[in-house]
Amino acid sequence: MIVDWDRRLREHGFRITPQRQLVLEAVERLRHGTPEEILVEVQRTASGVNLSTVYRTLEVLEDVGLVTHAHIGHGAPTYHAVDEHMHIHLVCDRCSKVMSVPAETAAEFVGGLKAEHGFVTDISHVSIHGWCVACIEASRSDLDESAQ
Amino acid sequence: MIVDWDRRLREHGFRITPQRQLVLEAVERLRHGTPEEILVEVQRTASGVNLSTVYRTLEVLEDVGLVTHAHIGHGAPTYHAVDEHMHIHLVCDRCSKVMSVPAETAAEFVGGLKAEHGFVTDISHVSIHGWCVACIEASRSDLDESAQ
DNA sequence: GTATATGCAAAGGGTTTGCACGGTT
DNA sequence: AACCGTGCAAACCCTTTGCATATAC
Repeated sequence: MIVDWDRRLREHGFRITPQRQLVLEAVERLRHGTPEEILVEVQRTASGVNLSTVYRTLEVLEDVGLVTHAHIGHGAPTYHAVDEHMHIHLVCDRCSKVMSVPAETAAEFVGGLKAEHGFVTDISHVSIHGWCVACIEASRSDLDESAQ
Repeated sequence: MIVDWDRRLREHGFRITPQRQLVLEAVERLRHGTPEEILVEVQRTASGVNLSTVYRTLEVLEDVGLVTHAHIGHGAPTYHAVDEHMHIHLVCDRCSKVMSVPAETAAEFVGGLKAEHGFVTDISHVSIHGWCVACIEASRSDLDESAQ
């Protein structure tokens, strides 16, 4: 469990509730989870918890900096606990597989955005779309029209 | 209008219809548009066109490489015509403003992903989240806890 | 003429909201 | 005791789908 998770909530004027603890624990256990998946995980120990509570709780936890989310694919967002290593999601638009690479991979890019545009990137929120190695090779037999 | 737009459709086995032409024109006119916004634009000249046709048409146009979309914010995706300069969206998570920067800004980053992970990035599909200059400065008076 | 595209309406995910009740402070 | 948080159900937005009709080829 993240140290001081309860203090962080209290400091921002939020209360400590079983649901908030359960949701945070669930997010940590699943390393990536949609609200729905988090609900299922929470319900393994507390079947009464409601989906809308999960949504509201995730919002609160994000507010106080205990979790973040990223938009992978077109569907529901994925939540993480913040103490995990910062990472970027590479989403394959062909096979939908997701791989994680360390946030530092983007250090120079992020530095450039800051220097040239004053834009401070929230790198863990980013999902990069494209094609993974496997799909690139699989499509070699087909047409030959992908570069960059 | 994109040159050979009709040929590109035909080559992929699609038919040329007024709706497809209208949607493509609308996407070009609005430089960024959600399906809903595109519908409104199309309906300025053809009020009978239906939302589901816009969705289906955008999918076809994307298939043949005439448009792309990116996920800005949490809501509907934004579509572009492909002949515009490739660009990346910087989305401010505080004021929701979106700025575009040339795709080349990410050239090194994208090159690294290719070299290290074999991942071929679709850069125009990417949205980078963070805080814009204005919001960074506006929050200077508040707490001081953002870096990277 | 035949297969594809369209319009319409209904269904489907994912998310938010109003309200009364229950729990934390 | 006061207020915040929760469960429940309904509403909401965005998108997809089934089907009959219309249209491009």
